[in-house]
Amino acid sequence: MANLDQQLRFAPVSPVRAYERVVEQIEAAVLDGRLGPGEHLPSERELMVQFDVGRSTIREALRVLQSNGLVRSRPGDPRGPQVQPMSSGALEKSMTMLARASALSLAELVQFRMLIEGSANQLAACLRTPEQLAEMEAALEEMRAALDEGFAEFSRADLAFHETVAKATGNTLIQICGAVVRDVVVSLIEDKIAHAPDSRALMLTSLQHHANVLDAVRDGDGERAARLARQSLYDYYAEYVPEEQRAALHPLLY
Amino acid sequence: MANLDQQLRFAPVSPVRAYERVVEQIEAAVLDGRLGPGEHLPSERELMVQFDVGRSTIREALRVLQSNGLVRSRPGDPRGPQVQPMSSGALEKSMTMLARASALSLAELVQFRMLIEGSANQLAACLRTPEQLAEMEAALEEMRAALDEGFAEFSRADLAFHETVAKATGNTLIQICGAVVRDVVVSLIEDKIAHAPDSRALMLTSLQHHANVLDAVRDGDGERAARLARQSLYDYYAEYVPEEQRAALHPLLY
DNA sequence: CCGGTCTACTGGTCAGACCAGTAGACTGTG
DNA sequence: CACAGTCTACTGGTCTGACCAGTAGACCGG
Repeated sequence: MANLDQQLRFAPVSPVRAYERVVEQIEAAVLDGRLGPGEHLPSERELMVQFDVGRSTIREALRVLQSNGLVRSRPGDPRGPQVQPMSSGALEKSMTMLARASALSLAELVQFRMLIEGSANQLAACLRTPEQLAEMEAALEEMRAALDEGFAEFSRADLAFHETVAKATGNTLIQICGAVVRDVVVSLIEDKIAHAPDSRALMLTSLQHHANVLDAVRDGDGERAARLARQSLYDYYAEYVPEEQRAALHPLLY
Repeated sequence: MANLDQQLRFAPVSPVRAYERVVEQIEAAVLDGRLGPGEHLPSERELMVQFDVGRSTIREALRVLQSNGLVRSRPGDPRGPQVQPMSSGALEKSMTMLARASALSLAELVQFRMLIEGSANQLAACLRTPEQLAEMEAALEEMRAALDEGFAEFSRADLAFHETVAKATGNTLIQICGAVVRDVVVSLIEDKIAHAPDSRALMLTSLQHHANVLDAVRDGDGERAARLARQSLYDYYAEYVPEEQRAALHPLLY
C-alpha cells in the first residue's frame, strides 16, 4: 500500500482524438524530411481514404498544422496543401501571446529588454561584418531623417535600428525575443511619450544615445556597447516604471 | 507611372476564411481579459448561432485555439470548452520544432541560454532574498544527493537549480524563456552526455561549477555570477557545438 | 503564337446525423 | 434522512453528403 502511494502513481488518461493521430503522422513526415518544403500533400479527399477517416477529421488536422506554420492550403490548387518552409512565425506568435496575456509589468518587460538588447549589442559589436555595420549606419541615418517627420515615424526608424543590430548577432532567438518585447513595450508606452511636452528633446537625446552605442559597435567594444545600450534603455523608460520596482533594473547598469 | 512603381505597390490579397474571424474574436476576448482562465465558452452549437456559421467552422476555429493552448475541449462537459491558464507549452513546442528541423542550431540555443542564464544569475545575485538563497542552497544539495542516482536524476536536479535561480530574479519572461531553452538544449543533447564514458566526472565538475556560481550569488557579486554561469555553460556544451560556430559564443566570455 | 473557354479538380462551408461520454437531476431504497 | 443507482439532456468527436467559388491545365479558335 505504501508502494501504491509512493511509487505506483498513475497519470490521468486522456483519449486520443483521430485528428491528433493524423497531425502526428504528417508532422513526423515533415520533421523527418520525408516531406520537404515546397512539396505537396495529397488532397483532402485523398488523405481521407489514406487515413480512413472523414473529411472533417482531415480538415481539423490540417488546420492545426496550418496554425503551426507547417502547411498551407490554397483553395483550388489541384496539387493539394503545400508544405511550408520552416519559419519562426509560430514561435513569434506564441511568444507575443504570452507576453501580452501574462500580465507582465512594465518593469519586467524593460528589464528583459535591457537584458536582450544589451547582449545583442555586445554580440553585434564583436561579430558584425562590415556590411552589417553599414546597415546600422544607414538605420541611424534613417532615424536622423525621421526627426522632422513626427514621433511615429521616428519610432519606426528606432525599431528598425534595433532590428538591424539584432540581425547582426546572427541569432534567431535574439531577433525574435527582441522584436516581441520591443513591440510590447512600445505598445504599452507610446501614447505617453508621443504626448510628452518636449517629444523633440526626447528624440534628440535618443538619437545621441543610439549614436554612442553605434560608436562602440564600430570599435568592436562589446562590453561598452552593452553597457551603453542598457543605460539608454533605462534612461528612456525608467520614468514610466513605478519607483519601487525601479531598483530591479539597477543591477544591469554596471 | 514612376509613382505606381515606387509608391503605389499593392500587397497580395488573401481571402479571409470564416474560421479565422472566429479565432480572432475569441483570441481577442481572451487577451483582453474578457475571458479569464477557467471560464468556459458557450458550447459549439451555441457558438455556431452566435457567429452564424456552421459547426465545422466553429470546430476548426476551436482546433486552432486548442493547438495554441488557449482553450481545451472535453467531450461531455456541459459547460463547454474551457479557457486554459497561460502556459509556455506552445512556445516550447514551436521552439522544439524549429530546433528539430535544424532551423535553430545548437550554437544559437547555447548562445541564447548563456545570455539568459548569465543575466539571470547577475540579477539573482543582487536581488535575491535570504529565503531564495536558501532555496538555491537546497537545490544544490539536491544535486549533490543525486550524484549517485544516475545521470537522469542529476540532470533533473540541475534543471531545478537553474529554475530556482530564475525564480529569484522575479522576472516572468526570464523564467519562461530560461525554462524553454533549457529543456530544448537538454533534449537535444542528453543522450550524448548520458552515454559519455565518464559521465560521473562530468557531473562532478558540473557540481563544482554550480557551487562556484552560488558562491558569487551569495556574495551578491552579480558580475562574477554572470561570468561564471556563462563560462560553465560554455565548458559544458562547447564540445557539442561545431567548431566553426563556436566563435560566436566567445564574446559572451569576458 | 496567343487569348479565351471548358473541365475536372481543389479547398471552404454548411446541414444533418450518429455515437460515446459527462453532469446533474431524479429515483428508489435502506 | 443519506445514498447508490438510473435517467436525461446535454456535450464534443466523427462521418456523410452536398454545394459553392476558385484554380490549373487542357483545349480551342483566331
